[in-house]
Amino acid sequence: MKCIIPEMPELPEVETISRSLREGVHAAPIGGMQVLDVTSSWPRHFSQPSYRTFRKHIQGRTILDVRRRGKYLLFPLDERTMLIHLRMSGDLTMTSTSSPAGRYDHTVFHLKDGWDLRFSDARKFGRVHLLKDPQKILGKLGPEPLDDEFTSGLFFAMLNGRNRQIKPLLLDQSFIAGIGNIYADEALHRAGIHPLRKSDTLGENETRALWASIRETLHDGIQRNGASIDWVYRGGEFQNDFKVYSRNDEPCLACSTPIRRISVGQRGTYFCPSCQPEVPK
DNA sequence: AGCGTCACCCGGACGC
DNA sequence: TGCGTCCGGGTGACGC
Repeated sequence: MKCIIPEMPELPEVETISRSLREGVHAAPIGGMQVLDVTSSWPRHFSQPSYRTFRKHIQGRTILDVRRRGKYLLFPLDERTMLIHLRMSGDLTMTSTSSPAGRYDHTVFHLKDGWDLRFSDARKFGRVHLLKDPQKILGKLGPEPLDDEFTSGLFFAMLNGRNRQIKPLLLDQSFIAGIGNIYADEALHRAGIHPLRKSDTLGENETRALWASIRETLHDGIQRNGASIDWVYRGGEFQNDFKVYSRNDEPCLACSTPIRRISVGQRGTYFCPSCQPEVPK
């Protein structure tokens, strides 16, 4: 593979990180861990409150659990909730204090019993929050695409209530939570829908196809990551399964038509002009 | 109000 | 080698 895909944590990657921290795959499970302190070489990781205040509040608190909502990791504490968004390049790992610091371990939570929760973030776009009411942030998110409540019928109503290009709409976290650029392109390809189609022009069959493809694509992502959880480089084998993403000019795996790259809503967008016609057949 | 566009933050990768 | 450009998630500004 000539092209190295940078890690871009979307729902499946965040889910994988959440599970591995909860289960303690190569380390102690995070539930019940006490935070002794936090140190950071990049205070701008702390969005609300500031690093100083955050540090004061976090010392001595206990992390009760870890969950995911959209692309956010939630850490309920014995008071307040910590939220972490990994943005472009973030990763969180439970690591023994004695193991050497990684190049991008900008923020480190020092836990009891010789454990660190390390926030590695090459591009420094990640953000940490601490709130009494996490709904202040999470309340803005759209539905979870893998939840039972997210039905094809609901999706149809959601799409019909809007008149937007389908691709940017899928990326809108207040519309639906957790989908990023890669999974949006893959889901649209799998459903045979052009990225510029207007949301309220999708028929019931197309909506059901897109609904199913979103869920399948996200499920597959979680499965693949689950399979590669033991890898040193998490997200490892992932790019091998892309059908369109980053495959400009390469033949579509379904029909051999060259994959095209266009810009949609300022985002690189890959699609098959034949499988995803602008005007539905 | 809803929609589309753009700039911003960063640094790795890549092209010239 | 070294410089310029691209890329992307989320947010906020702006114009229609």
